Amino acid sequence: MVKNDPIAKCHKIAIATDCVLFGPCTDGNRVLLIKRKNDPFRGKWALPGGFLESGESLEDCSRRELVEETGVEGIYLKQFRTFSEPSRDPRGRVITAAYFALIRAQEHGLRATEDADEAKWFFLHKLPPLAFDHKKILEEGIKAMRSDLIRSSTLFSILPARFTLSHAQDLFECLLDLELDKRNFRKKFSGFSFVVETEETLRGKKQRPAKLYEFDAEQFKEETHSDLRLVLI
Amino acid sequence: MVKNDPIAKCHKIAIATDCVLFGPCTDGNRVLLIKRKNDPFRGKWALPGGFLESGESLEDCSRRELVEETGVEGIYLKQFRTFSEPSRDPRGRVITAAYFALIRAQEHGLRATEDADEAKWFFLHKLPPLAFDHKKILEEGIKAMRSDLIRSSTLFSILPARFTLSHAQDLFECLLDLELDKRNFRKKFSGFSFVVETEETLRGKKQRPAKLYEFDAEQFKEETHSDLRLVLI
DNA sequence: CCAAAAGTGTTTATGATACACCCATGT
DNA sequence: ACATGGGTGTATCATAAACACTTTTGG
Repeated sequence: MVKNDPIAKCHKIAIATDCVLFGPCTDGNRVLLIKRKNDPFRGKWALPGGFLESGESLEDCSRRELVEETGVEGIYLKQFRTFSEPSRDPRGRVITAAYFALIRAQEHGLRATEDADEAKWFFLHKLPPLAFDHKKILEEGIKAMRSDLIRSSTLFSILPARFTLSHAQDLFECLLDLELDKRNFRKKFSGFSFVVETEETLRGKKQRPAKLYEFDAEQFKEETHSDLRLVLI
Repeated sequence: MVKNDPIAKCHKIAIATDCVLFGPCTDGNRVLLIKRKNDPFRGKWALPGGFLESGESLEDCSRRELVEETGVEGIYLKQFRTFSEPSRDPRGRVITAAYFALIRAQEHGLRATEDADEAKWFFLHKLPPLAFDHKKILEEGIKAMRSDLIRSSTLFSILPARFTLSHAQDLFECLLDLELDKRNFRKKFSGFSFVVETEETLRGKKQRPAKLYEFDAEQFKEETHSDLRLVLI
């Protein structure tokens, strides 16, 4: 146990997580960035993230950092890649596990905290220059999120428990940055066995009330054991 | 730079890589496992892998370990997830970045080395019990490999530079563990703009010679910028 | 001439796309 | 009555799936 102990001889490497946090909204999709308070890259925009603490998993870390830096919690969070270029951080060796996360549009309330001077939402096509290799991480995060979205039940995790077909379509279009035909979307989406109509309706201001639907997770599992096929488009 | 230096205060964490190495062959797909020489789990089968050395990236590490433990090099290698449960290694905190790799069937020659008593190919449906959390890693590796295979040009990276349609189909079927109709496969596959017929043929022992095809990587890039759709099935 | 793998086309079914109007409500 | 978003069906086109025999070579 003493000889050949990898922990004892481990190098000085810091482990971090970074998170690409998406805030889809009716006027477009946004990502959350924070302005760095400390060197290196002081004053530059960066992805929220931070260092792993002893005894916590990467996912715990990612979730914790997000809360600390933005006040956001309880959302869909998924690891997509670990970045390890030896030169990616000027302070020394830092390996970062990258996550993407999705939050509901209404929860955009943010707080600035100890770790971040400022946290701000940026439209995906109006991004500022980023610190470290965060541009690359962000780009890969977008791809990972979209790829996940169309093949899994991610969409339902950020829809409310009961949603209208328009909710679903708006969110889907926003995250993928595309437009879909209303009739075709509704036909296909409501046709899924795991999208179930309820008796309830949602009454808008001055418009026809919309039927509310629910997601049936059990049904989804049964239908998608193959996992080789696209689910939503 | 001194205050708040994450490298200085980094915890004792070892970073490793593990690799799910696939060796597809006409009689079925296999994965490479090594028998552990040291504790913990001495004598148990495990994925090839090892600890990150100073100054190397995770990919370098994964590639190096594979050569050291199996003698195999120069193959398709892709990171798919990092495992970080605090209790996953009884020696202490070890975070591992998992890769999958694919090699050409003819290169199955292996060597046993310093690090591994024995390296052996196992059919995917006849796996022994594995050390650590390697069962989970392997399962996720299979999924990641298959998901990658049908959406990217991975297949071409393990086909020879010139291949017959039957080569391609056999390999594809083996990796995905399914059977496809010959005519439909050939129609679709040879119809891709990035699969180009050559003048050359391959002469078998006592059979009709087969046309050889090549992969056109440039063409592939042009055709698949959307990257939302399945490519091969 | 036999064995072995290469090669080939058509029909059917299914899913994708394109497209425009009426409906129910609140003000 | 009107403004707002909710809701619906059909025709066309493209792709997927099913299916069996002939061809070319080496031995």
